Amino acid sequence: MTAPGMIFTHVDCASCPIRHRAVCARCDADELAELDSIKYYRTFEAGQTVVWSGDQMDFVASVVDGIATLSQTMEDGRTQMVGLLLPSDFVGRPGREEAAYDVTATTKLTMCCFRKGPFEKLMVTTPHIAQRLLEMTLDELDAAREWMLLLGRKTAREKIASLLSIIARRNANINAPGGGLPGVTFDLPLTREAMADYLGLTLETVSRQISALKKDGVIHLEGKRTVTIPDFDRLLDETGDDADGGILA
Amino acid sequence: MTAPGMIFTHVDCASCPIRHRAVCARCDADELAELDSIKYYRTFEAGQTVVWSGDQMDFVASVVDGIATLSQTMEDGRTQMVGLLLPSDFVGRPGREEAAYDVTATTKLTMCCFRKGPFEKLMVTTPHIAQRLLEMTLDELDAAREWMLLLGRKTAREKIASLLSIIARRNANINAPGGGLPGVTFDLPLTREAMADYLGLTLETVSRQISALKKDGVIHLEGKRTVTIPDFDRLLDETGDDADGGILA
DNA sequence: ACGCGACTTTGATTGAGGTCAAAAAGTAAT
DNA sequence: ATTACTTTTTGACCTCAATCAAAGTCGCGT
Repeated sequence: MTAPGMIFTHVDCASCPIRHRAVCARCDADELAELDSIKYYRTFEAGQTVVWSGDQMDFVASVVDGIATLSQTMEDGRTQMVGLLLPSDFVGRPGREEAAYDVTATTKLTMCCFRKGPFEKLMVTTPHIAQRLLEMTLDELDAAREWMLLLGRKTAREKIASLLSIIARRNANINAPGGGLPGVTFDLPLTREAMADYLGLTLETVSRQISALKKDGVIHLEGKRTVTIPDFDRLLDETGDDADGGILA
Repeated sequence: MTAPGMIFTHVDCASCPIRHRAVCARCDADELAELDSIKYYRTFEAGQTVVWSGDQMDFVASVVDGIATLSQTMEDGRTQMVGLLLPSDFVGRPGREEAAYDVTATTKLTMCCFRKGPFEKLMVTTPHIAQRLLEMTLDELDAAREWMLLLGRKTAREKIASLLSIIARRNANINAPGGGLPGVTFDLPLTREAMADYLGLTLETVSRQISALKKDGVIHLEGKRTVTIPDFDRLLDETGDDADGGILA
């Protein structure tokens, strides 16, 4: 996952967008050293909570390895996932003291953290960090709005198909033609319940719709978590999106 | 709506966040002149479309007066509103050629536009514009995520109550106690259909839920568009949010 | 291998909100 | 005022997904 065109060869934080995209792209050794000095790694086990909504959060971070979720919970326990953090995604809001969402590791998770105070100072003195962060935030906003369309207007089947196609796009290994099943295979990094929380459904409905897609031959399952998509276009037809697959592509 | 602490007295674009929040806060006359030179105003009638998703969009802009909506449409016509632009809100994405959403004026609308090329150049040379834009984008992201919770998990009644409380907070005139009905009165700037598109409902359901809230005394209606909220806390109880009213407050 | 807990599937039933249809109220032009 | 059009309300019915319930699978530690 090394960024093309990267010049520093001693970079050890392979998925960190601050270094790769914002810093390394400009190749300023001083900045790199500054970032290094405020950087530290944290790891979490699957199921562990990184921060609770409302907690003090004295760092910003980017995901190096593993998957985390952002979610909001209502008083009565209804919860909605509002973001999925994959490697290279950024979390935390410069200028805000308290976490706005629950952040939970769904797999073993490694994050590259930056202490917030120093990071904010660095943002002021290093303009292209803010510019890179703006780009990333705009991408997230687009993704959130795409998700609003899904939550507000798609059927359960379309929601599942959309989620599968997004995970596939971000995670998939395309099988060499002729070796095993043709198509795209990947592991679902989420439980049925987490998928339900993401899609605004119940876990039973998720399970039913996955079964239905399997019965209809749109997907194949090995075990509960390993999915093969024999014909990606067929899956895309089920998403309700237009041909190009939407903003998240 | 003049920002407190603003120093320039000759500012004529009263609701423009780029000038008020990003530029005026730093008080740099040169920047102000530069922004002025790439700035122009456009007005639209209620119902007019500002841009269609996919169109070339050679400007960024902020809303000076009136209300606009951002929406996404599926092939088969299902549409979901993904943002509501009130005065001082920013629209347009630096670094992107094509509009990602349909932008529609729902009332008479005045926008303060900046040509995109020059604006982007200005962003590079004027760091705090990017920083201010980052702040605004992060706010929008929070709002979008709050809306994801609404779309995914709230009941129709809670959705209506949430929308009313948001519009009330942004638009309301608090009546002097003793004069007329106590409470908060405002005009709905949206048709039932637009509300439905925002809330992921049908217009019939919107109408029914508004009628129900009226019957239950949570709101009063004069005509179809003028709403009075006799007891704001009562309305908040109906939103499903916790007491402080959530992120959008 | 066994048992336990977590996760998943499937079935039966219910209900909130969608759909279709028609009437009522509001708005604007002649 | 009358007409024509748009917006809103209300009614009857239906459907999709939620809910309640039970059984089946998987993974893991002893």
